[in-house]
Parts: sequence; structure tokens; C-alpha cells
Amino acid sequence: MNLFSELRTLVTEAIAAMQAAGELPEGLDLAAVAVEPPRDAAHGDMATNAAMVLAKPAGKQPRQIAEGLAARLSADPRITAVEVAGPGFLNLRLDKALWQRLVAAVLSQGGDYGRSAIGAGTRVNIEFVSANPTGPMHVGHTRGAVVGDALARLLAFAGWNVTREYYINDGGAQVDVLARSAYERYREANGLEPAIAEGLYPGDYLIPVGEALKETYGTALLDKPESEWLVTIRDFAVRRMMAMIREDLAALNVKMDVYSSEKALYGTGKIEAALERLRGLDLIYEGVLEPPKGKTPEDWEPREQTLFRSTAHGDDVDRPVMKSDGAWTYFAPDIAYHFDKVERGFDELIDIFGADHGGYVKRMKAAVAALSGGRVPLDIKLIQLVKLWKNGEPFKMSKRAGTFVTLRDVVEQVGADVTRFVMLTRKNDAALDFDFDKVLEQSKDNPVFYVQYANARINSVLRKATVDVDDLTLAGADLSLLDHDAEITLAKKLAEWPRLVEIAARNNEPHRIAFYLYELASDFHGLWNRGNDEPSLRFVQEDAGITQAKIGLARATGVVISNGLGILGVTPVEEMR
RNA sequence: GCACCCAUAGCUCAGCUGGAUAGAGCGUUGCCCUCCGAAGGCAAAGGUCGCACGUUCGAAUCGUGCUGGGUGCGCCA
Repeated sequence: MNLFSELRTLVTEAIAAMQAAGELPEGLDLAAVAVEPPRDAAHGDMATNAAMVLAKPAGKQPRQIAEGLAARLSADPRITAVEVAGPGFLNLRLDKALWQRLVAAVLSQGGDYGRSAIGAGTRVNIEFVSANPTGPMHVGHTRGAVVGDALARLLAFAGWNVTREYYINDGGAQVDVLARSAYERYREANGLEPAIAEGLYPGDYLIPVGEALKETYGTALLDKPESEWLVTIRDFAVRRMMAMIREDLAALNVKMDVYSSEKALYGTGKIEAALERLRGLDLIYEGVLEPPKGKTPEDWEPREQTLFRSTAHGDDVDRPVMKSDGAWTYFAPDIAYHFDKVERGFDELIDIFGADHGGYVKRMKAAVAALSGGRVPLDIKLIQLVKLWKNGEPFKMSKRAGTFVTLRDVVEQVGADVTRFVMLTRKNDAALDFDFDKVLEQSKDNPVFYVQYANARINSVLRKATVDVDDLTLAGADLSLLDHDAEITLAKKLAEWPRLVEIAARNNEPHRIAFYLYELASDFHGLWNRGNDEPSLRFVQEDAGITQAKIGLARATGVVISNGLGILGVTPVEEMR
């Protein structure tokens, strides 16, 4: 039950009726007609801008149109009052029974309340995390993982057909560095002194890899030239790193559907095929790039390279796909990988990148636009930095010592639920402060706690109730007994949920869910506390029927909180401890 | 030099793809528990929405130009 879409339909029907009566011309574009709750509750329950939007194309005065719509809308039993206000707004007041019925609908739909079909089964691929397989995931990756997974859950709830995908960067020089680093740990495991040279990965997490290598290969690879062990150890170490990353993701309650390998693109002709496709479109050529202005690399010299004409699709300069030594740049397999996603039949691609990859957005979009002939849109969400705080001070990590704050560090200290919620309390393109002390604080300025507390209170009421609180029983209760304004206000908030899901999904913005839940919790706490002064507003009453109606409202709130937390990937708690 | 992101109350941030008098939390001030959990609630004060033009019936939101901060800019991914 989505009240907003129901009422919008009502408005468009009224417009059609006016057209039929010759009061409005045919062929009007109704896309801009909105039906929304007004910011100020004094303006009624719902408002539409229809008269103002249609005034110009219809060649009529807004008020004239508004009067015509008002006359027709007021005939509907769901609408108790219509008034024309301001420059031509149409303010609607709705029958209380509508809100009461909504509570019943929430209860009977349960986990499906708010589910939407706007995605229309569109096949969307969300690529996220894609951390290099050279070490454990750190906090920087964590936010991307949370945002990507929450977005996946959100889009699935809104009717998209979602695939979560991880692109393993196992084809570049960094995995050779990993192999050399692991080799030193392998020597160490065999009782030799490791030589962790500058540029190798010094982290302790490679020590068990060295030991595992010793178990598998004994001493067979010792004192051999690099060319004899590099590939073996590299593959071994990458497998171990990916196993570790999967565990990290699992600790955060994130599960990928597909892992794609960069290395698997090499030697299969896939890169060549993708570039051939571009060449056929006259988007690949040999040329020389201008040096970047203002910050010329010291060893810069003009050089002819194979270039992708990304400027044809909105980029600022053309981009090289081949290095001067004839090897592919990282961009070439990236093009092939995105081409592969297009070929697999996705209708929509989403990439979640760290903000430091902001410079690659335009070229990636250019490549996808070219390779899909403009069919497949690519949305790239850039995830800004997470600043860690502890004891009121910035919590620094030391790259030099090879120590950094890992995803595990964070999850072990505060838990996956808190980590996820906090990471979603800011839009992705704004930097986020993550304060170890504050996120565990049990007070209302901690949104995680505040929302969970509301849910715990609801469950507390359910436990204390002496009436049957089964959802279907509650849905069948006489909800017309919910007629206090404070109760109707909460029901109105519940009515917003399906619309909010659609807005958040359309914009690929899961953080909106977190903010809505905070507002919903606030409304609930407000109603709860009014029970202190007005006993008639308490949930548990003498009369069983009244109690069921009131608990129905509380339980409906709990349903929405659970559904919302489900999208965020956070487990609702039933009791605070 | 260029590109992208950000700029909203003293602080941290929302703002529903352009709507009516711009909203929360913290902090400040004043209230509310013989309580279904006060781990909470109510109220007040607090704003040139960075600046300037423009589009529009209507701009925090869209466009252009500035200012300030962040990120990035061939042979690293």
C-alpha cells in the first residue's frame, strides 16, 4: 500500500476528467506533477503542484485549474477537504480511516511493506570493494563494502535484479610484490632471515602465508631464482589473500555473488576484443599526449602511445591503454571487464570507488557508453574518506610500520551492526568521522542506539501485553480506535516508508534509509513519552480492544524499523543491554 | 593549469531528482519520572543556505563566473 502513488493516480484521473470535459487540453506532460506531504503539517496531509505545473502548457490560470481539480478530488471519499492555497497549491486533507487502514496494511504485509516494483526487474550489476588482493581489508574499504551492500539490498527491495560483484585486481605489478613479500616470509618459516626490502609489504599477515608455503612446498623453492617461483607463490598468496578478504566481508555480513579476475582477462583475447570493438568505432588511435599542465612529471617526454578517444564521450583528454613497453595499462583490462559486464546482459552498471579514483570516472563512463552503444548507464559512487577518532583524538595509522586499522579491528571492537549503520549515516560523497567511543555510546546522539532503542521499547511492550499480539490478529483489530493526533502522526510517518524506499533507490542513496529510521524512531519515542502525561496514550490499556489497536501501531512501527534495518544489513535488537 | 567532490545554526549534519515560514542532534536556557525502561521527552533562543549574476510563477536545490577546502592528473592499480 503506497498512499502517495494512490493519491497521485487520483490526481492524474482528475486531470484526465478535466481533459475529457474540455477544461484542459489533451497531450499534457504530467511528469512534473508531484503529490507530496507538505513540509508544514498545517497545509494538510498531502499537496500537489499540478495546477502550477500545468498552467503554462495549458494556457490557463493556475487557480482556475486548481478549482477544477478541487471540485473533482473532493468527490472522493478518501479526501475530506481540498483547499487552494498560495500560488496554486492544492492541499488535501485525508480521512483518518486512511491512516488507520495503513497501519493494518503494514501489519499484514510485514516484511514486504515498502517493497516496490519500480526496478521492474532491471538487471543491475554493483561492483564494489574490489580491494587489491595484497592484504586484509582496512577501514577505507569498509565503507565502500557497507555502502555497496546496502545499495544492493535497497535496489533488490525496490524491484531490481541485483548482482554483487568483486573485481580481483590480480593482474598487475602489485601481486608480484605480494609474491616477493610472501617469499621472504616463506624463507623466514624455513629459519632464514627475511629480507623485507623497501617497497615490499611488511605486514604480519603474510607470516602465516609463509608457513603455509613451507607446509606445501617444504624447502623446494628455497635458493631458486625468482623466475622459478614467482608464479607459483603469487597464485598461492593471492588465493590466501582472497580467502582472508572473504572472511573480512563475511564478518561484515557482506556476501558477493560473483568474483571476477583481472588476470583471467589476459591471454583469452578479451582485452583485444574489447579494444577491437572500440577501434571499429574509430575510438582507438596512436598518438602523443600533451604533458599535464602545472604538474609535469620530471621524466616526462613526448611518446607515441595507443590511446582511447574518451574525449568523444565527455572526457577531458584521451587516455592511454598501452604502456610504452607494450604492456597494457590497468585501464585496458578495466575496459574489457566492463565490456564483459555489458555482454553478460546487465541493463545498468554501478561502480563503488574510493574517492581517490575520482579521476577515472569520466573515462570509465566513456568506455561503457562507447561499448554499449549508449544502452547501459554506468553510475559511479565515490566513497569519501573515513576519519577515525579515539579518545577525542584522530586515530592515525602508520604505513611505515605496516600497521593499519583493519576492517577486523573495527568490527571486533564495535560489531558489524554498529559499523554498518554508522557508515551509512552520511552520504557517500561526504567525509565521515568514525569515533570509536561515540558509536558505542548509549544516548540519543548515537543514531544506532536511538533506532535500536525504539525497537527494543516496542518489543518490551509486546512482551508486557496480555492480549494476543500476533501480527494478523493486530491487523484485524479495530484500528479506528487510533484516533489521537499523536498516533495519526506516527501512522503518517509509516506511510512515507514506501515512497522513501523509491526515492532512495532511484538515487542510489542508501543513507536516506538511515536518516528516515532516525526520524521514525524520534516520532515513536515522542509518542511513548506522551504516555507519561497522558495515560490514554500508553500502549497497554485496560480495554483489550484498545490495547490491540495501540500495540498494532507500535508493532507496525517495529515492522518498518526491521524492514529499514534489513536494507542497511543491521540486525534489529529486541532488548537493550 | 585542468577535472571531480564539498561549502546550510556556535559544532556535526539532513533537506524527498525546483515548492509555501530551510530542519534534526550536540551545546546553551527552562521544564517533565509514586515511570508500559527518563538509556527518554517537551519548549525557547540560534540562519545573508560561501559570494555574485542568471533561468523560473517559485532556487539551499538548476546554469554561469568567482572565493575557500579536499582528491586526482601518461609509462602505479
